[in-house]
Amino acid sequence: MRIATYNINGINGRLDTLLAWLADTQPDIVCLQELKAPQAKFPERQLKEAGYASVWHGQSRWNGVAILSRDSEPVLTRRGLPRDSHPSQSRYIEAALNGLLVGCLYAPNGNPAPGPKWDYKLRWLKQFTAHAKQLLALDVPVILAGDYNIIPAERDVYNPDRWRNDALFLPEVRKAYASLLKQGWCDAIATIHPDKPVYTFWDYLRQAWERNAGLRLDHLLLSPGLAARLKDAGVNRVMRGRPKASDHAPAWIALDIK
DNA sequence: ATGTCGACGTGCCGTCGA
Repeated sequence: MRIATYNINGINGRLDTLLAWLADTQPDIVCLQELKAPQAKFPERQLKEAGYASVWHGQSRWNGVAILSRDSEPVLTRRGLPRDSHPSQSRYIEAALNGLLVGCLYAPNGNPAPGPKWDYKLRWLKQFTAHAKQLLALDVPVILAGDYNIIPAERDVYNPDRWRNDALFLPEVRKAYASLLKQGWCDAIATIHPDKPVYTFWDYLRQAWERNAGLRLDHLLLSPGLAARLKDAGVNRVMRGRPKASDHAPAWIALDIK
């Protein structure tokens, strides 16, 4: 079984790109972020014709998350985090499918720091971490995939000093990520690629893609039972090089599950 | 500070968030 996460940065503006990627790679489960589409403008029909059933949490202009499934209908278990301080921001959706519980997240960017957006990011990560702990306590296979807007470590950024004071890399968010892993989650990409940098994002600015000035922001965290079934992981870098690409590339894992 | 995207409504450019 293959599971991917992709910050699409506008699902309607990039629908052809998304459909071509789905046809090429045929993931079983897909988590999408930054739909930038209101609930009613999600392309449910086109995805269905491509073989994918969807649940989604839309929002006009910003944010928005979705879970797609190739072989089954996802059963929605949650939209939004418990005790969400900004419930109008669509940043979390969760569904049961194929015997898994899948959480798809789009964490706040948090810039500029300090400021209200930074405060919101820390609050959101705290709520997310509390929810993650509850999911682990269920003792079922869980995957938490999405755009965490966190650079976990120095090796996950082309030039750490350039990002030292950025909300993606400040010590508080790295600590939040470390505390998540400490609960028992497995960072799939870091586990399969412990040494080399594996970027998932290249800024549109300053020719970041051409310089390979990348960041690792998109993560797939596995509960312990699933981690034991992790076979492979990677990033579809080619997607970032295409015309009109999202600034993120899809990240994927392969699990030894039928 | 830089300067590039997509989406939307203040509509076919200006503004916002990233």
